[in-house]
Amino acid sequence: MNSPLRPRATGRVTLSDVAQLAGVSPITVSRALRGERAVAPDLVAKVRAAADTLGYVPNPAARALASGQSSHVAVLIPMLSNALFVDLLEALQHTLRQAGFQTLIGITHYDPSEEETLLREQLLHRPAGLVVTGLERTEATRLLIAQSGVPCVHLMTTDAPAGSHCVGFSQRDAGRDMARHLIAQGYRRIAFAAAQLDPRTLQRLAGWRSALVDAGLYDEVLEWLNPAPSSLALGARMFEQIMGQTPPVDAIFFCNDDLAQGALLAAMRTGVPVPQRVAIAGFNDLTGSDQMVPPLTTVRTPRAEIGHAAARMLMGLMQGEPTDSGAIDLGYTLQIRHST
Amino acid sequence: MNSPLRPRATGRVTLSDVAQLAGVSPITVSRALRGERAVAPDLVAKVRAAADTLGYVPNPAARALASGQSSHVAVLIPMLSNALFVDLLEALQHTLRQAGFQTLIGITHYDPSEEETLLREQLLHRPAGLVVTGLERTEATRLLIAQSGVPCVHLMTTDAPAGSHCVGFSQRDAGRDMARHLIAQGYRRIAFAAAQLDPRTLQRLAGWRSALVDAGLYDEVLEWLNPAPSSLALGARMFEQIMGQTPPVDAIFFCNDDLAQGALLAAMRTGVPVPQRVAIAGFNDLTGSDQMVPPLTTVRTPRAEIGHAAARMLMGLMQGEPTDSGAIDLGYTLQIRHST
DNA sequence: GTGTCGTCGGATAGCGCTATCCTATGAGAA
DNA sequence: TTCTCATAGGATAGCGCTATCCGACGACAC
Repeated sequence: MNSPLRPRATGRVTLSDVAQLAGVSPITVSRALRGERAVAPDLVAKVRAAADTLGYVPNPAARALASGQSSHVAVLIPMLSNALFVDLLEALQHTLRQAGFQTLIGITHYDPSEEETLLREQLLHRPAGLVVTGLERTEATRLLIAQSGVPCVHLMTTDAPAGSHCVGFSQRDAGRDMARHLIAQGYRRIAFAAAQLDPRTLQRLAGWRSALVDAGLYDEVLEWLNPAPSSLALGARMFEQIMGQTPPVDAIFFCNDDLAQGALLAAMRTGVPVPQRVAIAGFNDLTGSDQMVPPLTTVRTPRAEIGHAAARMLMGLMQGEPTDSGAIDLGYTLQIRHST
Repeated sequence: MNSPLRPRATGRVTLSDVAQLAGVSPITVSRALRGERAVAPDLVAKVRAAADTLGYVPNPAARALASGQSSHVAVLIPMLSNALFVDLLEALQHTLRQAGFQTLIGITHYDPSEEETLLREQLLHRPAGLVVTGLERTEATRLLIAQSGVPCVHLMTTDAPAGSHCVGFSQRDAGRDMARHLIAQGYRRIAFAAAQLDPRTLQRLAGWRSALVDAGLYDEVLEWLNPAPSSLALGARMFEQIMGQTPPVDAIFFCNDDLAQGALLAAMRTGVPVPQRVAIAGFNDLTGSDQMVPPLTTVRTPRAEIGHAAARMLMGLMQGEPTDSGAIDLGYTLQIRHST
């Protein structure tokens, strides 16, 4: 009934089965199906037909073992509950999938040691490529990446050390520009409120600080830093704390739209008029920020574009392209709405 | 300097290298490292030491090829921009990772044909397990799952057909109970507003409908169904439409917190008092719903628990446990706040 | 005609691991 | 003592594919 030559134990259709049906050698089937090297058109057709008839699907494990290349790309991001990373991920996955790559997602929870653990696990699978968030990580993680030889792209940053590759924008400049906007609007006591305190947040803080220093408006009591994870509730709590400060603050720049949205809701609850009594600005332009009352002024960041660009860059590296462009800066735009 | 016996082309440390250093055969190393069969304790120690010295890591492709088992679990969910699925996914991944499984995520965008494509791709990789959302899919997809022989768990539903396994709660009952709550509160013209119109939404609709029919309050003009994806902006738009209806609606049950939150913001913008003029209820109890003004009444769904339970169930199936429990019902709770 | 290529199919030998069978050893029973 | 039989290590043979080398054959130039 079955292949008389070599009945496989597993019962799955293999390359040899296809080869037998097509009347060619296994290696020809392999080449025909992969489009590798030249194979005569009529043979290709015969092989295709045989493969279709048998419902042949290649075994990726065997392929990976024989070729030394897996079709996985490992992606390490801090959080999925932050819409920012969801957008990034969807774009990455979309582009990589079209090229036949599988995306393996690891969630670090903003924890460098967690990232190291995840990376070790992922590296076992010899991914074809690696995408990580930001540049700050443990020395061991850095070494692992370097020694693995796996092409790697860093997301959400632009200051790549020599030999590394990244796609993002300048968090610092974005923080500075928003602060400048608030200063230009006439605000004089502009607080900076941040949660999570990941490296990107701190870069925004540095940008804000430089703008305030330049304008002679800097006061360290204006910095409100909370290491807890970002959330609407935390934004509300921070808003109430900040509003208690004297002399009063007249604008608050939140490092994230989550916080800013929570603050707007808290303002509404407590009857604080925004932007009359206090202006509120956020960061990232997450969904819903335009729906707030009043609509939230924020920094629109090109998440999807960063994801696509990173995927393309990684695919270039995986194909061994010359490593010319170390960093791609996709910029950002101030999204001025009614909350400032 | 290096292994004189068999210098590998790839230059990676293999089982044989460890075996040589430890002075045992490769198969003993394999057994010692996996804890498979009995190996003398001193040999295990020697092997461990040799592996550590060389920095040996097993090659999963070789392992998968030799054993016929991969360590991947494919998870197909509709969307990551819905926090519901993020919570589900994090829980799944957390539990599966501890058991050494890798999670491969596919996003279907609520599209059955997209799901079919993704499933085909995933099955190429011979996943050890499969997690899918809901029960409704193309006939081809159903067949693929059945024929693949890969253990499969269905999320977010409880009415499993014979032989299949699911973890969730009754969407219909939840919809009915929220409607009953609104009726008990004295509301008489209770609209149901839904977007996306995926199967689970429609089950909630059916629940709502049955409660209204039972109470003699059903009127088909109270059904507002919009196939567009759920979002705050859409919720706001639907709210405005519904408020234009005569005779006026006195409560709106949104199928999702996104929509309900958008409606609350729209109510605030247009000065409609909630719940005095109109009550608003949502579904899922997403983050932020408790922060709204007024706080949103909604249905709290046990996402994390569903994820954990599904992972455990799947691991049981993968180990060939007897398929006793077809469905796990984790229930839901009405979260009554001030918007009703 | 003869030599030189370029083209295309196949044979062979792994990739790195595990399943399976086999053998040496020693404990315990008859 | 002799015969089981459980225990623990090893030899062997793949898993299903691809890299690599080889050879047959035809085209083309001289």
